[in-house]
Amino acid sequence: MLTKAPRGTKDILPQDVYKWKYVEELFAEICGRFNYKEIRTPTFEHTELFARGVGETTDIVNKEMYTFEDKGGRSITLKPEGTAPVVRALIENNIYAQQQPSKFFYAIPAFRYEKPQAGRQREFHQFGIEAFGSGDPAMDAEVIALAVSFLDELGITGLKLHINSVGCPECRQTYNKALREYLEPKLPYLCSDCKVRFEKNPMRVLDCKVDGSKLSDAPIMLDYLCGGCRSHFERLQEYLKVLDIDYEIDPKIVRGLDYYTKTAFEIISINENSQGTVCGGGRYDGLVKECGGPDMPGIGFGLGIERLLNLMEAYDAKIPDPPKLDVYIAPVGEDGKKAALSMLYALRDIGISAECDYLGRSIKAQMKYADKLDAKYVIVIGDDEIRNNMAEAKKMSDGSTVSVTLDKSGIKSIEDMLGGSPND
RNA sequence: GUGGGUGUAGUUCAGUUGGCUAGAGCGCCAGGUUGUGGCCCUGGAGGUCGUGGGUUCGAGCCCCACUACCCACCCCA
Repeated sequence: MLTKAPRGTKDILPQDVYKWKYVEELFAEICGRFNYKEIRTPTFEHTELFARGVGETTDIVNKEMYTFEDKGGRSITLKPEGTAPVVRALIENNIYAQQQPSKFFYAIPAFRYEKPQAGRQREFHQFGIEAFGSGDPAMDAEVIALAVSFLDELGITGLKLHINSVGCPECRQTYNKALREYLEPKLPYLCSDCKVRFEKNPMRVLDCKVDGSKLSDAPIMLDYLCGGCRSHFERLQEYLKVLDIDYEIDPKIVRGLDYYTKTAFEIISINENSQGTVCGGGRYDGLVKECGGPDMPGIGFGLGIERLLNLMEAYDAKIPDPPKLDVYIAPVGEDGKKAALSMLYALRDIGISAECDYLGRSIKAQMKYADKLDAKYVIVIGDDEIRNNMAEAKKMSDGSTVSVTLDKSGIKSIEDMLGGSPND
């Protein structure tokens, strides 16, 4: 226990962190282009926010939340998703009263108590964006376009965009009625889970892997959309075509969170059959009001970073190499060590990455070490070098050497050598 | 929550129908030029065989329980 990270959590080690930074920076850059501003919300919130915002009937609220009581007797929950906290911040900071729309992006850890498996952890990370204040389907298109651009620029292929409309509370009521009428006579033949779903949220029955195939002639939400929702969905598709974004209408997308209205979408990997969803989102026009704010529309998505990195691995997407060590200095003897330290810090001071030996290793061992560090240059400093005020800088890629002095002009010439060939 | 699979050095794995001091590759450390990497050679360190019980003269191997990890379902990122 002592030496084991908790179930469903993972260390992100230095050999992987550069990949995370790469996707984080690209995401922030693209969000900037789309004029989304970064927002940072707390890692935990009052439990009530999620119970209310995410919805009492969802799996997340029912069985997946990391909830505990703090020392003040408050019920606290580690955030299981990113939207509700941003909605809370929007309301608490009166952002809704400023000019609209308000557009945010974030990168957060999220926590759900689930059984871990491929592409699923208890602590995972997601990018997200939220756009408030506009009910325009062009905003839906923008949110989708941002996700598509991001994945595209990362070089991930083999993804598919699925869209659907889950309607608004009014047309959903009509639909649920029709669906229940359709399902009622079939109820005895459905699995036990579906019998529960029939009561709570009949749309979920269509999602059932066991019985779904038997229900291919079931009424679908799209046929029951009210005029407003129908035209919203049609205009979204027109905008997606304008933006040249391929999509597929998938009436099965329901989204597990209760707050979704109208547009629901997922970006899924076509190869992976399990945990294929890398990005999921949709419109949530009733959420801000539900959380105690004004009646304000919103739309956003969540994009799983672990799943994203897995996909990049699978599709062999290119990630720039992390920077190499510029210079390794190998001291010999105590005097050499002092001279080495002096040069080491002189280099570091002017922005050159440099390392030396702290284990008293032999030259040979230090060379091996420098090789493993992937250093660009190695400089050995011992009594001879000190006597001559001159050392050899060995270029590790080809073994060639250049003489440098142990003073300021030597530092300068090292800087010039590195400047001339940034990534040799 | 349900189901399946797997736990042997740092790591990837061998380990025969139960039988002497549990092995290999890679990695790590040292040496092969008293000061120069990659290749090669030699040597070395490193294992409560997941944990606890049971069967047996004897268990890494068989049985039970627990636990961890992996995978699938549900659901989702």
